[in-house]
Amino acid sequence: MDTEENPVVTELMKDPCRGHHEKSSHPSQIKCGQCVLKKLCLVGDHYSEWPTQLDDIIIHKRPLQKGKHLYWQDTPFKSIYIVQSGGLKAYRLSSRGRERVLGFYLPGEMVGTDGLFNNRYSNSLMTLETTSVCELPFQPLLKLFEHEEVLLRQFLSIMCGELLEEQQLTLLSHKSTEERVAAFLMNLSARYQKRQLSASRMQLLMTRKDIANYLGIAVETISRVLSRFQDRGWIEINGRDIQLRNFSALEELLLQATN
Amino acid sequence: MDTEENPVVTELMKDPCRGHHEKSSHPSQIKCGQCVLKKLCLVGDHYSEWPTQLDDIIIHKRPLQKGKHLYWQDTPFKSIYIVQSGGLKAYRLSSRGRERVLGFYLPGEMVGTDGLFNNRYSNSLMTLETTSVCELPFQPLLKLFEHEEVLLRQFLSIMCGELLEEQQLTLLSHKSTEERVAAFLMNLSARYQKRQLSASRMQLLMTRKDIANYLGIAVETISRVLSRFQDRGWIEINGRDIQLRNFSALEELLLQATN
DNA sequence: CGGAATCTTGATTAGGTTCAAGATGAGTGG
DNA sequence: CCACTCATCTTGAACCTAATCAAGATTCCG
Repeated sequence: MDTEENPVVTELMKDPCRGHHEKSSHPSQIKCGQCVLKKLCLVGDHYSEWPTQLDDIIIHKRPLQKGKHLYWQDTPFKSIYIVQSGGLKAYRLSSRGRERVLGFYLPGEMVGTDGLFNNRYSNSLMTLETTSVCELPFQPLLKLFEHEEVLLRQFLSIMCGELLEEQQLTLLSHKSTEERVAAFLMNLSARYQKRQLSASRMQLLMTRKDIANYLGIAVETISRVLSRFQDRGWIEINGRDIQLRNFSALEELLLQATN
Repeated sequence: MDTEENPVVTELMKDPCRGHHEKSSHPSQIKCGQCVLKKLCLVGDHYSEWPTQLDDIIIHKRPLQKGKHLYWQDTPFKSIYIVQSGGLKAYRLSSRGRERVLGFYLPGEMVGTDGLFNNRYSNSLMTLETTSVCELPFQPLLKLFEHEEVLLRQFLSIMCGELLEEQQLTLLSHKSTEERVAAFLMNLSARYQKRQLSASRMQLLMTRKDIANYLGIAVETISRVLSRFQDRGWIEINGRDIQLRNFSALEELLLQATN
């Protein structure tokens, strides 16, 4: 697989994101009550049950440009974040400097729980385009949990969902490359749909290399499989613009071996 | 891969484990304060901080024989469990009846969190030998969390640990079969050691088939890789009795590609 | 506009699955 | 307790999928 070394340490030093962590809110902030994403995120269907408590602890930071980091692996855990717009990739750099992509995050999704294990983030989170997040400092959130059992329950449910998602992913190692790519596309599509976006037309934020790294297959294979899918009329690709044309064929492919 | 169909439905009907769920405690119950596993499990290092509350909600059920189920996938979520002795495997049956092994659990480890997503267990848990568990009904536990922030924190940390563990596993799909098997052995060894057991000599509870299914490789390959490791003097195998002879060689193998 | 990164396609090669068959071990009933 | 049977485990040979190596096409960005 890829062998390029990633000069983390030096980049870490000059990350322009650092120093921007001022407490003052970003002007374009929205209250949870007005946010179109509220039903998807930690807020869930129960907003009325904790009217303003969440708004009180949320920090709206200024949007991060593409390629900036929300946090770095091994730095102290402080906050949970919810993606408001844009998108991120989670990855880890090994001791030898190899990058392993661990996941992609869309608006409404929660990141930062990887810091709960030993109070240090275990992954790095990088934006794939200009991205806004809601920051939830964890200590105040924990206090909120004491009196808001439903909120805690929602939080646990999301964490459990991540775990199950990850288990699904683990099953990718049982699958052929076609199945993996199909699984990736269907997963993204379902998540787009949840966000009221088109389930069939997607603008991928990540490079083929990121996808390849994530799925554990070679970049060339990604290209080949996508081309094959297109030849069969299952999808239509134009760079990172992908249209799903035949859901049942993709679905069928998944059921064959996953299930 | 394996294609045998698993007759779940019928087995589910006659599972002798069912009907044993009486509330009355099992005679051989131990208080958390005396339990040798307390530092490993949810109790953690802070036992003195919630003296008897946990003991009050824990249900000690009678030991389950080998091959019995702690719970079945898709049944209502009720409790978290902590393994006290023995061992379990988590698996899921697909709609087509194919079994996918998702993990193995040793004494001190927590199972049941897969039920937190939608209040139904998403996996099935089967004992690999005679096994005792501590049952923690979730509602009372949630109540405990309200006043015991440290306990909640510990719970979240364990869940996060599972997630990270799972991410490591996902990375297996990037690895060669030798690396996967080495990772499996080293992981087990580390977990044995945590339990004050020998890190070098292990009595595997699971079959080669379970391991193969878990790692996503063929049974034959497992055999071949283990034999190769033995030929190199790295391990010694006698059926399910495995002795690790050369930790650094195995470690080196992991670092090569994982990192 | 030019250079670099990204993406696609082709040819070769290596690693792992599959198929096949024998060996070992565990569980069952006489 | 032994014989029998079935499941588990090991080893070999052929095949096939996906990685690697290589080169051209396209896109992105300064």
